Amino acid sequence: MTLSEENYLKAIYHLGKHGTTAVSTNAIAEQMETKASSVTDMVKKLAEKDLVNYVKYQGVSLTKDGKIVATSIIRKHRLWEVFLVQKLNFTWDEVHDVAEQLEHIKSDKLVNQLDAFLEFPTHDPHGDPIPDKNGNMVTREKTILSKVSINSVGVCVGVNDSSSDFLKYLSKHNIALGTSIEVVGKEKFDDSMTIKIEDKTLQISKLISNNIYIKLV
Amino acid sequence: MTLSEENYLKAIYHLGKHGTTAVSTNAIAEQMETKASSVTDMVKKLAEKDLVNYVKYQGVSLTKDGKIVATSIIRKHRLWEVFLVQKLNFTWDEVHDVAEQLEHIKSDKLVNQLDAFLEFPTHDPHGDPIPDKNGNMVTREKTILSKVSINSVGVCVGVNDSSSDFLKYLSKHNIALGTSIEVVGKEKFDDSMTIKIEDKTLQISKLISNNIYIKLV
DNA sequence: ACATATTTTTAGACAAGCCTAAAAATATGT
DNA sequence: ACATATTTTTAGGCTTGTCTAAAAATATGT
Ligand SMILES: [Mn+2]
Ligand SMILES: [Mn+2]
Ligand SMILES: [Mn+2]
Ligand SMILES: [Mn+2]
Repeated sequence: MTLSEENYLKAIYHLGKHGTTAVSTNAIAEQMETKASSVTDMVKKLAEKDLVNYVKYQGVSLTKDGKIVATSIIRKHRLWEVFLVQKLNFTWDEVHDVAEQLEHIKSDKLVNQLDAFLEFPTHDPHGDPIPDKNGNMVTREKTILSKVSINSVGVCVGVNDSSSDFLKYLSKHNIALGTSIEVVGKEKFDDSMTIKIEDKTLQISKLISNNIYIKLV
Repeated sequence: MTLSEENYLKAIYHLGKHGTTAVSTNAIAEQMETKASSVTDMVKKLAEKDLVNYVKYQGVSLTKDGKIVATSIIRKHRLWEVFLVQKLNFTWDEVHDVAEQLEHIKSDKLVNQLDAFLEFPTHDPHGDPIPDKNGNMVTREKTILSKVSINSVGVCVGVNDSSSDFLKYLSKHNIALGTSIEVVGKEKFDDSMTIKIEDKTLQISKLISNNIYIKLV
């Protein structure tokens, strides 16, 4: 498994829900910030190794083996993110790029001991589930904030966009995992929302509410 | 800095004491388990970047910049080794290969926070000094066990060979950093030694005694 | 000193992973 | 249905880091 192969498998996993639905060459190219022709080359190589199902012009999905590899990379990525936040005082907007590097370190003992050291966390700093040793992960109930009705109250349990810019925006407005959010207004015209966080009201656009997951209380 | 460039700089550093004395193409090739022609290619590239001093046929040494890079890689390598032993319950013979991967992770914040998390260790699990943020490291007084006279007593403070096989041999005979060693016999013929460790005597060959550092008490 | 051995460099090739440009296949609109 | 747009693949090329084989430089022994 090269670093590049691992990144392709991860991209395919994220694009088609758990890599099960076929994803297009262009979608992969965009996600990986590369060209479609490069994707075609790599996808052939992965198909050769039985890591993806590939039919010319029909898109790509992960095989059982491909899913195992992708899941193990994601497990490592998320465990390292937990480590960085909990042990090394990183903020949730700082961890992703470093985890992108750390996820490729190869050592079963390392990842399993890290898991134990962190006391077997089930979710990463962005609320995403961490696969266990066997690739299984818990699915936590969550709703997209933009979809809930007025007067709903919930707790932030995750984000859809983990970009540094978005996470910094949330931090600036005191929104973190566990923050209680109440919907006090919805604007039909532009789908903007007024929410209340610790007695402070905040006006948020649809783009924001579309990227926050809450658990209704 | 590519992974390969970093490994060449590290090799040059280790071969000529701190990279200051010129080392031969063949020596680098052997250390890196590659061919001399590959070394020549890479050395040209590093010279172009002003990381090494290179005169055709006359060997290679590190420039100031090259030394800074090499030292920072070694700092990361040794900090990660401490982390693996102290936090993840690795033994000293298990850490090197994983540290070889981890040393290439690029993040100043990561290495400095790791350093703080480990409470600024000065030496790694093999007794080797860890460069600080500025590249400085303490030099600890040490003597090669093979060189000390009969009836000397010392404490193990390091090893010259960090191979898994050698470290496992030491562990098997209860030799670790901090272990007290007394020289109770020396054999002129083959330079073998009889040493006493916690009231047990052990016969060791010159190859063994040549790879153990002690601090005389 | 000079013939021979060793070391180092050069020349040319190859795989991985990427690119651009062109061709082929598929999707879309009327 | 069929012309046009879009997507995907193919063809050919580039860079990095490696290799083998041959040439050049240096070291060594008598
Ligand atoms: Mn991430
Ligand atoms: Mn995450
Ligand atoms: Mn090591
Ligand atoms: Mn070490």
